[in-house]
Amino acid sequence: MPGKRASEGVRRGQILQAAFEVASREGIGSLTIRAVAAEAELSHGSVLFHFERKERLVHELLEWLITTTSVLHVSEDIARFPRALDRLHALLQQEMARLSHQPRHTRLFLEFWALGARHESIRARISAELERYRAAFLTIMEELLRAEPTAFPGVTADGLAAVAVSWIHGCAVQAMVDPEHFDVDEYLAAVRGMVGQLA
Amino acid sequence: MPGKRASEGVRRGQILQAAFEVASREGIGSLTIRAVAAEAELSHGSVLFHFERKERLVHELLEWLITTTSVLHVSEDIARFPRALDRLHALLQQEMARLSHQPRHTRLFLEFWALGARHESIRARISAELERYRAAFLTIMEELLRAEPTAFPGVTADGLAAVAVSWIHGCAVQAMVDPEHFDVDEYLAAVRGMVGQLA
DNA sequence: TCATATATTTTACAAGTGGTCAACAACCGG
DNA sequence: CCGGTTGTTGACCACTTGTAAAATATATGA
Repeated sequence: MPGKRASEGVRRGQILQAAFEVASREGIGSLTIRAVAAEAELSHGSVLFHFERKERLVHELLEWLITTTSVLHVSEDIARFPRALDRLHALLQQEMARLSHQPRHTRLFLEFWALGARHESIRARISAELERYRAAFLTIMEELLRAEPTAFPGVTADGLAAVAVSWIHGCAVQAMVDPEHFDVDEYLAAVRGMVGQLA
Repeated sequence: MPGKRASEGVRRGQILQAAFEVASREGIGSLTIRAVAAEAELSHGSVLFHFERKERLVHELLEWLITTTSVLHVSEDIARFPRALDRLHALLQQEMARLSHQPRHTRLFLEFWALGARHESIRARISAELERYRAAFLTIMEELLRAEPTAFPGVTADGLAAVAVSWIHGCAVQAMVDPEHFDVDEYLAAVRGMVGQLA
């Protein structure tokens, strides 16, 4: 016997939320139409009614994940810093904190990225997002080089941006591998001493 | 009609190699008994004869991956450097180069790590391996702090080791996301300038 | 040579998959 | 009140999966 109806938009939201719940709890590999339906307390037929094919559901889940995960937003507090170096510092700190506070989102994003190795469309979407991320850092790095031209001999803004992104990636992995010992401030202090000394 | 026989050890090696081929090409999620059997040109019954359950095959593949991927070996060339700082530098360079030259192994290792989120035994094995990795860096970092006590104010060897490991993780991800623009030397130069300046 | 152990293939099966479809219930404009 | 649109369900299908068992081939040694 059919249950109560719900409007198109609402139902889709519920289903996507359920899909996120299942995928982050049991992995993308265990993301099945029926598991999502059970999580949303619907029949699997209903899920397929709103997302015609499973592929569609997976893609919309990725889209949901990208928009839900608030990435690299330069807040007013950060923009107020007069020195570009301080803005970069604050931004790195913010992103590290975000990743370590949204471990499920980050982990799922990494799983999507692994999936992208075999699915062209997913790879393209993730590449675009990472590029967007890199571009945001690039702007700051260009300001940085303009403000202090002598501080970074022989280093391009592109190179700096790439390092910043990979730096965030490393922190993301580390924060999930060993969340108890992940401390943002100690992290920055350690790397400051370490790499600043490399000959 | 049954094919030619092979001795226990040889067959197991062939099957593990085939399993790696399948898993790195199509992902752990697509690693099925039958796919491995097809890759090894055997019947799926034969695969199950040598590895009783699929779980067993997956675990042995992880073990194979860990031993095959030559991780963090301090070669004689590196050990010859008199300064600990130079040894660290050479080691970082070596590990970055290794990761970017064994992308399939690294990618598969990351997939196993994601799988570890839901499988206790896999998580334990990977944690142990990462701990071993960290411990190897820790030794070098302790030497470093002993050799140059004033260079790293308020930073512990543990903190430095954690950063080194996460640094390698970041490079691993970056090398796979954007392999064309991944240059080890430029990378070190950029981070040297960037983080050395952070206030 | 021939019985026995070992390796391999084949077949069988239950559970679960994505997807289709017909029946049915709720809503809404008339 | 009616009729059509929109959700919802459950039965069903073809297929894949892991696993077990039977059937068959190969090696080995007495």
